[in-house]
Amino acid sequence: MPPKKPAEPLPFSENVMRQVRAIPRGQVRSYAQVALYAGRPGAARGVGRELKLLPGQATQVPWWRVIRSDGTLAPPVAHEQAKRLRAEGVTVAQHGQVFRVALKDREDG
DNA sequence: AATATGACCATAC
DNA sequence: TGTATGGCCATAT
Repeated sequence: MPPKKPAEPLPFSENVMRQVRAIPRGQVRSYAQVALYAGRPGAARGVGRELKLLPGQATQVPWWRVIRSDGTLAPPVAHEQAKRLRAEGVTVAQHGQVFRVALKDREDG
């Protein structure tokens, strides 16, 4: 058989989708966190890029549970995102800021 | 193939 | 407290 490429981890996009789908309802995670758990620390930008490809409405991937590291929502989707988050019981300030309580996935905070 | 762009982040000043 | 810089990743030109 022809030489196959070495055991390469799952594609970045695959891992991203996997991680995002793994976010429990009512909880949020930052782009950086998703990137980190996807095996590409620092690739937060790639996460955002992947998510923006999603249909946005009829998708299984809960993209709205991914927010910025500082707790704010990305401008292009902030409105829809805030709406969906609130529907899950996540408190979103009028300014479009999610409390850090919802962001933390570590005991430290 | 190189450059520009974007739902980003951490650090430096 | 803001602005700048480098890193990261895929798409579009």
